[in-house]
Amino acid sequence: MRETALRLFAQKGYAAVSMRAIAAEVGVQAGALYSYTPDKQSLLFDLMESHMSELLAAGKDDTSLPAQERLQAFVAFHIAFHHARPDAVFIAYMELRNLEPANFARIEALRRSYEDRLEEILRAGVAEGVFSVADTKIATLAIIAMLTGVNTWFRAGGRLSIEEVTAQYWEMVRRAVT
Amino acid sequence: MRETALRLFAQKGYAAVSMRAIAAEVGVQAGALYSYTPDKQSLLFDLMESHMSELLAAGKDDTSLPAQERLQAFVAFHIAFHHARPDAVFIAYMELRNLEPANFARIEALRRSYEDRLEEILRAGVAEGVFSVADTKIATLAIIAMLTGVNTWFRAGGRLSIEEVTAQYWEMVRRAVT
DNA sequence: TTACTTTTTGAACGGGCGTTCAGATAAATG
DNA sequence: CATTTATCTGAACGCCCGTTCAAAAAGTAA
Repeated sequence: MRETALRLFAQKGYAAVSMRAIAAEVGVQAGALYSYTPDKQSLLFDLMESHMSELLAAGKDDTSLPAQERLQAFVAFHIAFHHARPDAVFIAYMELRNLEPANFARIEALRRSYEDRLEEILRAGVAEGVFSVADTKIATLAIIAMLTGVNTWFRAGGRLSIEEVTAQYWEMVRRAVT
Repeated sequence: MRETALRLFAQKGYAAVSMRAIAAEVGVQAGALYSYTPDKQSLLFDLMESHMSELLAAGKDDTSLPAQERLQAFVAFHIAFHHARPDAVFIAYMELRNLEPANFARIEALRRSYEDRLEEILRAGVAEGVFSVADTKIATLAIIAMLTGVNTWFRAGGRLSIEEVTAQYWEMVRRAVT
């Protein structure tokens, strides 16, 4: 059910997908879904929360490394992780407005803590003297927006491999902060 | 009606806003809206098409200038234009999936022609020898994603003015392509 | 097999949806 | 002023919504 809901929410949007539509794809009647989720809102929240938790759990950061290496690892991880889950990524920032305030606040907190990881790397680089960034918060948001943008256009089997794309984004990020 | 629809679509999403809700904010009954739009879908399309046309009409590019100046002007224009119309910007890339295929194709064509303008600047810079960009298409998409990202977090009255933000984004873009 | 638990069905509830349209109302025109 | 045109109302149409729940079905354990 969660897989189906993820795919349909990403394709058509939360508001445009009915519980009956999810149930039909799963092969049951709508009522059966309520054995697995208390309601539609919780289903959306659970999908987003799982995604953000996986993101935070999967991202490793070795603070003993030089900032430049940490940043390169972050860029590669961000692109690879998001590339592997386009539906979850799409939902996690397109359906924020469909979350009830309390749920929204929890997802936002997870997102902020992910942003903080990148900002910490940038600050470390500034402290080391290898990065030159006027405002680490702005640079953080700019870099994340740029990297997440890959998901909006990249399709496997296109002109470039994901590795080539990653290399070029890393080059742009490296220059932007150096 | 168009102003109200723009605001509500941006706030709650196309699918979650009913014609009755738009009518109520305007101060009429739902049926009255159909004197101004043939249907809800056309209303969405018209809003998006107006936005994209304004974007293309407003963006000036003096091809006689050096590429670096053209790029700086593009960055400043993009941030300023998008900053002035957060609702239209939001809709123009969040509600694409709610467009019928024919309407989607038309909006995408407008978007592509905007991207082409930036790519042309990058190519000119490469030809001049002032820019170093491995793939101008990727750089185009990366820069636009980064710049558009400003709208997701910038709020007037915050820590930084829009001019300061623009200056910092320009610095990052300049470094990324130089 | 029997007894028990879990899951699913299918119908129902109250409500909202986009859209249409005859008739009422308002605005513009001569 | 009367007449034409533009606009709006209010009800209706058929349909889909999220959710609930008794009854039926399927699964599990002894």
